[in-house]
Amino acid sequence: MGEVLEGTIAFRVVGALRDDIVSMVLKPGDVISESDIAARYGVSRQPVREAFIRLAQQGLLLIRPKRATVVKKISPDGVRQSRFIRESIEVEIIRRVATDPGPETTLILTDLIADQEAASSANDSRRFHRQDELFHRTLARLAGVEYAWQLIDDHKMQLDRVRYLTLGVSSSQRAIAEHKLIAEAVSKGDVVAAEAAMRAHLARAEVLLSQTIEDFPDYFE
Amino acid sequence: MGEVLEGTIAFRVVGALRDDIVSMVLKPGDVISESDIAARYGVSRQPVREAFIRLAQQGLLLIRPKRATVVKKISPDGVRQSRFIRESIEVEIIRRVATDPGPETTLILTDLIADQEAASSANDSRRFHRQDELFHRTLARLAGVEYAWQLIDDHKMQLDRVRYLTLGVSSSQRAIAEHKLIAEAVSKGDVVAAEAAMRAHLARAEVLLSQTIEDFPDYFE
DNA sequence: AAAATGCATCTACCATACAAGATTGCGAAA
DNA sequence: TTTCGCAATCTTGTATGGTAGATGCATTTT
Repeated sequence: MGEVLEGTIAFRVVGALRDDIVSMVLKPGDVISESDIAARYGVSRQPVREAFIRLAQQGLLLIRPKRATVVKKISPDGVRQSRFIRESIEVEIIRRVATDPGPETTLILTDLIADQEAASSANDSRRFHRQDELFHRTLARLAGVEYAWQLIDDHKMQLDRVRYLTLGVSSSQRAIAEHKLIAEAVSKGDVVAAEAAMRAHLARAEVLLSQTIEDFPDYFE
Repeated sequence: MGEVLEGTIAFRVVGALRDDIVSMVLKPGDVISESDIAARYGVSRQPVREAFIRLAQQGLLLIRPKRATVVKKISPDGVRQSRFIRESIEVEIIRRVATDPGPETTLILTDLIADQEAASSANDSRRFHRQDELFHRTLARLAGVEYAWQLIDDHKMQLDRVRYLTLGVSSSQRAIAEHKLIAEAVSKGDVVAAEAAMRAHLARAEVLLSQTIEDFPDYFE
């Protein structure tokens, strides 16, 4: 239920900082200050401060009054619960879509998967990632709960930081195959199969966390 | 995943404004300004401004740059999607708890229901409401996803505003009976029955919205 | 030598002044 | 009477100075 505020300096700073944090340019545990960031972007402290507030509420920064502001370390338990939230909502979404698939549902999903295969063939991982996200967001739209995806998206930032650390590990071929399974079950209106396929799809990334914690212990709390 | 900031003026203003909005002292559509609130609380604009930012991110305020800030009207579609999110997560919670109920689960839930009956007998609706919320939050804790409840709680503010408009309508006896059904199914490890009972429990409030919109059309968008 | 203390120097918090866009209403002109 | 335009006056956005609290280190004291 976020608001906009486009065009303001504070808004631009929020975007820039969020990108830097998710892409690990700013690493978990890094200490930043209003003055630092203000000087870096050539603006005053005020919009930076407001950006800090927004990012703190999104769980990316930890403001310690009168002390400092730090990039929040990744909480393994937080990641686990974010996954729980995502699975809960996406399973419910796929149930509703499979229960009552609209006439164009099959076509829409087929097109999306074709786009993913194209991105995969071109080895364009960034585009593939966008397409992957679009697949899930489209399912939310088909279920009439696009805002629910926006909620997932907010929490996905935590998961994205982990994924960034494990870049290149994921197999796009496997993800596409799983998307096909989901789409087929939805097209047939097979609710049980669709739910199972979605759970399997989301569960695949689970194994990576423990290994990542071992590889980057300083980034976790 | 929210941060704290206890003790600061901005923090106090956030709490005061949130209470006023949820309890309909500040009504949907009311126009407020940083200066107004600052004068009302005897502080400067700065902490009020930061409170506005936080509340806007929680969906209670709408900041219209250079224009004004208004108490957000209740979005029927937003209410519907908030319910979807809540049902998704609570159903998944009850599944997990019923799948693997801990040894003390039955006792804990029984005690909570007894407290609710006591509150109901005493006609203490405020206490009953707190106990009702505690019942659901406890289920989240038993499932190991207490943070997920915190997420629901944030979105429940939207639903609470609607409930405030329909005060006195809810039947506490019926809610208690439904809680008993849920607890019994969980105790028996009957996942299917537990899920059905939870869905029925959450669906009961659905009918109220359309009537409320007719009674208070100005509060909805 | 070890512990306690005071000070320099960080930090975020708050207050205030100014800037710029948006609205409103009044008055003039058609 | 209606419409157009301008100016006073709202609003939020931004910049900056000052304040209190926390930290780290040097100095002093035991």
